[in-house]
Amino acid sequence: MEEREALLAISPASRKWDAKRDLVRPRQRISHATLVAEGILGRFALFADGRRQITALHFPGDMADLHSVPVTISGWGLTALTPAIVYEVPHSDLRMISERYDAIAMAFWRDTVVDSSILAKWVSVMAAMKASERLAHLLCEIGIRRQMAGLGSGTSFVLPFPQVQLADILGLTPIHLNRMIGELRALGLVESLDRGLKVLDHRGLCCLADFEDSYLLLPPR
Amino acid sequence: MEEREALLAISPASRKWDAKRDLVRPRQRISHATLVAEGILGRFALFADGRRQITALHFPGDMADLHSVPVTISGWGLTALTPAIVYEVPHSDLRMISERYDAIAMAFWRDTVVDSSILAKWVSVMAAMKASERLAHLLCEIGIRRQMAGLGSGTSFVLPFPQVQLADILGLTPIHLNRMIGELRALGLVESLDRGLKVLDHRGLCCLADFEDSYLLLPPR
DNA sequence: CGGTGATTTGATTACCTTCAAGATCAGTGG
DNA sequence: CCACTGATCTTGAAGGTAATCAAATCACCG
Repeated sequence: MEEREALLAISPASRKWDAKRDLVRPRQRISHATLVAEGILGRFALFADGRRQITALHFPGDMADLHSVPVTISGWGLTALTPAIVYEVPHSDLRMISERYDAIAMAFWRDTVVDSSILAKWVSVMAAMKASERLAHLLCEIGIRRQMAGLGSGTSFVLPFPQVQLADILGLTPIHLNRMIGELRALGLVESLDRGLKVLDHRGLCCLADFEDSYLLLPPR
Repeated sequence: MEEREALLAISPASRKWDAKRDLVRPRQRISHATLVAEGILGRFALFADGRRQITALHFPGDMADLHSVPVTISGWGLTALTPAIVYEVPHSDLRMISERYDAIAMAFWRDTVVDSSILAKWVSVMAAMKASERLAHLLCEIGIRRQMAGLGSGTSFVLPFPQVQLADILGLTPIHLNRMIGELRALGLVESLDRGLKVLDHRGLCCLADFEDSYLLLPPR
């Protein structure tokens, strides 16, 4: 395929980041999109009081910043939840390719739609579910997305970052999150590790969170 | 401009809806996008228990369903918060135009990015702010968006639908929302009407909600 | 072994939901 | 004209969820 070759021809620069580093700060102007190669990134917003709320996660294979192609000033930041390796793909290349190949333009647009669909789901999860269910829902989603990205089975996996980060994702205090993790642990659904969380029973979590994966817009199999 | 003419040439069918009607039900397959001409639409998700959470609002001039062009099965529903008139624009036309004119394809993509940015904001608002601030934040956003759409000054306006709907947007019980409206009323920021809410002091609401409009990605003036 | 960051526990308080009931208003039919 | 209905708005009280304040324990690292 011609399109595939054009994409591969970009051969962007790669870059390594330590955990807890910010790759992009809010309000920064950027000239490249970020393709995740290894690790987990979080998109975040900052509040006036300094609290940070993570609004989206990006796993290997995800384009974290495709938004920035049509809108070059990013309103959010990008942080490394784990040590990460990313490719920095220049906007100029992406714009050129998307103008040349309609199918790629549509694919990029589609990617933004998936992102938007996940955000819409999270608005409803945040608005309507209680802490333990939110946590379970997040773990379900991560399991499926890891599986789709070819990162293991998804039904049992380790989330290798501390509870404080999880709390920033779920909009909870670390203290309360800790208690909720305790509840799930008591049910045998998860296991806590030193600086991480291990999912033991994906099925059980899905049941608890009333999880339903259609919003991820997975390709039909 | 050639692009403008091509867009106008579509001349889609218009349709009227009563308040509280659902234009699109979740999981329905659709073949047209929805351009709002009059009224206010809400995008919503349904929960297993029947509760409905509104995740986005659409005002006159907005394309409510542009997502459905690259992804034809909609995971959400679309409801009329007020009586509304919409144009139904066939996907086929939109796809054709976006393939023919790169600038339009980019504009559509950009529109999806704006939508996504607003959703990301709402994730953080739902996660981190308390009820009265959420309400104030919503009113601030609506004010600015109305103004941008040329629907009056935005600093003082009427939201013409009952509190139950507002509660569905904010993820609150109508009872609690009512009390929060009472608080804002006591501060002289809003005034309640029969089946509506009147914003009196946009500035004051912005201050209360710590509102900052950059996430709306407004065109620079 | 002390220091630092992470996890866990306890007690108190603020926020929001739930359940219950009363008040107001528009429209309908007798 | 008036009683009736249904939707909306409002108020009260009780209970659950999560935040806050405070402190103890644990794991790793230099």
